[in-house]
Amino acid sequence: MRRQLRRLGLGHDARRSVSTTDENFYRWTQWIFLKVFNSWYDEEQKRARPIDELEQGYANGSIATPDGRPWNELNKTDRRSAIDARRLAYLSEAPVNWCPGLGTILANEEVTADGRSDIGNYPVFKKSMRQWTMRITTYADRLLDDLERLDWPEPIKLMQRNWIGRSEGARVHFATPAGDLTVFTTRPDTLFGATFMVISPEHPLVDALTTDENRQAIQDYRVAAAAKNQFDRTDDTKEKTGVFTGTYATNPVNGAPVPVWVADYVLMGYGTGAIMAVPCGDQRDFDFARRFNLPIPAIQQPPVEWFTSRELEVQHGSRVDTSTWPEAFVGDGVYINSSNDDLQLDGLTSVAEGKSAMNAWLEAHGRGNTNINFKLRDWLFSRQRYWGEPFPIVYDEDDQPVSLPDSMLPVLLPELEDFKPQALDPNDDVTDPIPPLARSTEWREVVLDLGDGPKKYRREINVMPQWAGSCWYELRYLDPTNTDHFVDPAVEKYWMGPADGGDGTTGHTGGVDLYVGGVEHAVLHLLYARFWHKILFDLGHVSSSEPFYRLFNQGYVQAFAFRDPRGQPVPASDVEERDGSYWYEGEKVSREYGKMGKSLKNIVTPDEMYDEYGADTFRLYEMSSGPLEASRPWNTRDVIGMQRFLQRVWRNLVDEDSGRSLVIDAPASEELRKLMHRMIDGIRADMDALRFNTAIAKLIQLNNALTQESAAVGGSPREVVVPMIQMLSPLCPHIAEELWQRLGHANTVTFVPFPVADQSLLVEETIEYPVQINGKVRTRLTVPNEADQATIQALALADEKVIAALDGEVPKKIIVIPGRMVNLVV
RNA sequence: GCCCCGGUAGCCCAACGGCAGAGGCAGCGGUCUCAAACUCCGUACGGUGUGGGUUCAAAUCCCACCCGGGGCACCA
Repeated sequence: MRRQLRRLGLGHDARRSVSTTDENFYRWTQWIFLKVFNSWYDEEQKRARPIDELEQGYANGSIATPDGRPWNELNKTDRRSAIDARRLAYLSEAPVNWCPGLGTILANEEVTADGRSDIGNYPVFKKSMRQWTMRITTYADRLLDDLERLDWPEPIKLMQRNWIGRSEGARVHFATPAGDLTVFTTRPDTLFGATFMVISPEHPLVDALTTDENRQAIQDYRVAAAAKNQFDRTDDTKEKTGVFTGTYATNPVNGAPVPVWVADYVLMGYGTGAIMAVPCGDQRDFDFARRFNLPIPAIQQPPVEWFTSRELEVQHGSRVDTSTWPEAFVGDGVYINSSNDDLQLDGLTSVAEGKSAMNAWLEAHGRGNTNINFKLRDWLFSRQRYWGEPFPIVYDEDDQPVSLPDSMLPVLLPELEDFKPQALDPNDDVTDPIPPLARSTEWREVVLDLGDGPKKYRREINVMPQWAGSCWYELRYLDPTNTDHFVDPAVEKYWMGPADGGDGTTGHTGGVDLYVGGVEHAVLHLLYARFWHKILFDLGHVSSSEPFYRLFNQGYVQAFAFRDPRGQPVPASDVEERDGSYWYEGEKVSREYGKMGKSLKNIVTPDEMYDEYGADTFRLYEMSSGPLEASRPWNTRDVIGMQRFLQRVWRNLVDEDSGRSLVIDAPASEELRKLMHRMIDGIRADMDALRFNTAIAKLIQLNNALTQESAAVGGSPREVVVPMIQMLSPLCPHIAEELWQRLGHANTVTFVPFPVADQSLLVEETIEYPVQINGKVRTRLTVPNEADQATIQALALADEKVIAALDGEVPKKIIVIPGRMVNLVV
């Protein structure tokens, strides 16, 4: 890889090369983890603060303890859990994809549609396990809001917004025999239509809400739901399933009993894991109600068109009959059946008014409050693998996590003979995973002095996920060999500090000036890295509040691929085209199109291109074929065009036979000089905007003009050649440098400033105006640059072609756009 | 199902609401040559996915639809 980067002349700085698996790197990953672990999020100040300040706040009473008791009344264990409950890295029980047959937890992407492992086809179970988790949800608002301040492609921002998934609504409390059951809803105004409730099979109140006669059915349903994977559970093409708990809750607005059901279409991970079902206004609830014969009262009057477009008789007031409806009514309509003694929604037409009236009522009666909910979940941060950063955490005699001091970093991985995960009986969903690090007892069991004398501890045997190192590596590039800091603060400020110096005048976030990467990182790496960076910013370790100020997503290189009649890909390089068909070893093959890669056998390696055409041609071809952000096809036979271009450049400067210079000191023609300045002006703008394709087109245009003039006057004017080579240098550095030396320069072209256009030469003395009649071009006028509108108009009307075309008619309207064109409307 | 991006010449792609063409590939004609390749010069081809709308003027703005690519997906 390094060899390939180097031979293509890519500006890769080996002195700033880092490896996230190097202990000198991951020592700082562990250090940052400790900063996260030893901090908490202050909701009032909206920032992370050191954990000591939480303890001080508890102690002096400025921060309420979780159960409200004074700090000095809490014992050691209570104090500890009061603090641990607020840490930004914390241990939690979370359901994961557990595959005993492989001995590891799998990502959702590694589980097949029928709930088995992608590799080995072993059963996968949903299992709740104690896992390290990062409290990224506390940053949801800031991660969302600060997107506005970043120079990122809008689609990527949108993907992050959708992923964070902010929605405004309300929490509503329904009384049940087992205590309040709280739901999250975005439509509190529809509460009068709530006729049943659905809770997730994992909801903590399931047992308490289940009556004895329904216990077996509920239990069976929960087991079945647990065996399903996420794919099955969220497959909305399947018919809804569910079981009644036997218990009724009370609708707070009208006192109606509402049955509580358990169904797996409600997810524990979103909202409160419980919903109020309003079947008349929500298609899922409507389907569920129809399936289980639950009532569907109407609470909004659908408009006339809603009925007519469904070929129903229009229903009004008491005649509204949902039993005739083919589907739920989702939209704005006048509220009906939505009033109680002190809340009247009936007659309102605005959902916004309905919501605010309902929210006020709920607050006043203590049955709910407005609430903002996010789709974003806290980040599961442990993995049961060998390769990964060990946590700088040990467990004490109470099995509680204790952070190691900086002086004990790095915590190195132990040497193991076998570092594969421990496989178990494929159907053993009871035994916990045994991470590879558990195998080294001497590594795992340690005696340490953490300030209160030598004691026995047990190391954390999970490791961090692969994202950990990439959450901050961009900072290490700034200062890769620093042994005292992960990055020197002054160095960070120099490279990544906000443009306004941090005084907030421009709102600039600071961060990497330009980050080029694929769109596949839109929500994982780019969200995790922003999260860590913001913690480091809050704690004062960096001056930038975002890691990547400007982001650019380059497109993929795609290529044709070919399959034989059996559907197997065949090597694209050996396919021949004959008579419009494609042939491989005498067999006709079919052509398709996809991302260049091994599986489609359509790879063209940089080395092949380097050997055949050279690095500069290869670079130009890649950049010229289309916009950087666009995925586009690779077509080897098009590469020749860029090679010819470079050969033409060469021949304009060097005589091929004798090798002598063809550059002359005589001035260029006025025309060529003007063209050159126009090209300089355009190329500068193109380069700034990363439009390399149009920059290259302009360079070709300039060189083509130079070719003509060179042939005419017997040499290439130096005043054109020099800027042209300067502009070629960033695109094709090797040939540019060679020609630069041949022009007699002792220095390197790389450090010569980019040419600047002479603005006075960008203005033409005469302008050619197209003259349109009713939008169609009929003739062209050449008009002096300084001609005013009236002059141009007079010239246009006096033109003989115009007179002929008008044929005596008088134009109704004459539009003259100075510098552009003339349009006559008749 | 919802959302995003794109659709211009045989192909890859340009075009501040203002003459559809910057550039490259392929093609054709010429130039060179004994011939060819290379070179150089010249050149045809489309009216911008479809249908409406706004405008003096639409590839460009708006609406609907079609096709291709991508994201999210029972999110309450």
